[in-house]
Amino acid sequence: MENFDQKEAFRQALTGWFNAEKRDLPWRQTKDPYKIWVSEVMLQQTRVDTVIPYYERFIDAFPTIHDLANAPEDVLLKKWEGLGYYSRARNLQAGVREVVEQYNGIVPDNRPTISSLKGVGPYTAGAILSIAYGKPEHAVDGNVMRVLSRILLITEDIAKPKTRKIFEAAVTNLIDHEDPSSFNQGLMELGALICTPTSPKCLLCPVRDFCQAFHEGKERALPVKTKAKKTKEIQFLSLVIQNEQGKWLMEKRPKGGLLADMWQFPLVESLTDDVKNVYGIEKASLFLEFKHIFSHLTWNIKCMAAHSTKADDLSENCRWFSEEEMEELPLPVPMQKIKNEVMK
DNA sequence: CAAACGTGGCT
DNA sequence: TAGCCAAGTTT
Repeated sequence: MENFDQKEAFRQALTGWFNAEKRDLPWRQTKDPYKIWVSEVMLQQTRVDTVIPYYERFIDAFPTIHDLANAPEDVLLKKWEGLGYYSRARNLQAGVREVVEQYNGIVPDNRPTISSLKGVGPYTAGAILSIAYGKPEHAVDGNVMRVLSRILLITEDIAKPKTRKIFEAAVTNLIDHEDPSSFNQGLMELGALICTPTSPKCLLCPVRDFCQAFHEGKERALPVKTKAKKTKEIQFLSLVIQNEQGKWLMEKRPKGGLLADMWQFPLVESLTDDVKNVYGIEKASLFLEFKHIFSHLTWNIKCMAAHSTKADDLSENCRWFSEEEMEELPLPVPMQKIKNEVMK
């Protein structure tokens, strides 16, 4: 794919296929940069099928950039509940507020400015610029690296951060200036539907004639990617504590780190006398035991139910919630599991 | 740069 | 089952 004619034929094959075969996804019915932005953030490390219902509920709740800018954080997080990577939601709102305050509500249309927004990295910047504004900017995600590693026989380890630059340069070289949106999305759609990780459907591929890996029978050996290491396991005891008014005790997690600043049923290492004193409980009974696997660690959770004689808040990061208030509280999935068991 | 950061589906 | 994977960003 050195000469102009080859590149042009590749672009035509890719964008032609994309426009004929693309899936009908909710965020493909708009060019509103705000809505494209929301979809791109939700799609980070998250499957299309998972995102669809979240996207629709989110846009219903916050139809414009101003609606999201004005939303209370707990309302925002309730819409994000269960999607994971909750800093994405907070960063998105921070970025949106910056656009409203600094740019009159207009999402920037150039890479340096849009990249300065919270939560907008090199991929998301390129995606918004190309899809919403039609700019010929690279948008390199995992799909693009897999697809291009095969087409161009690039054997660099895609797990290494610096490797992304190689693919960005490749896209910049190849991109269709007539339709950058279809080109970038076509690369990703191809990765999602045809050029899949384990069993690529090369016989259905619209660009197999351009694919060096297919030509050499090496498509299954690419991309090169070093293995992730195993997750560590941690044991916790979760305390489900109800007071005499029937309210539940919830605790705010630390500002940084895992599930930052999210509410949880108080989490301790074990049921010591000290713990009993702090929470005003005497006896507690085991009612649930489960495992929750995060990307880099595993929680083994034992859940014990207890009653407390205390009615006032027990500390700065603890509060009692009525059953109705519990419904409004955004909870991470392991805490939802406990809540569902308790409330049923 | 390596590691942290959620969750669910697939093999 | 255990591991890998999915439209990445931040620190």
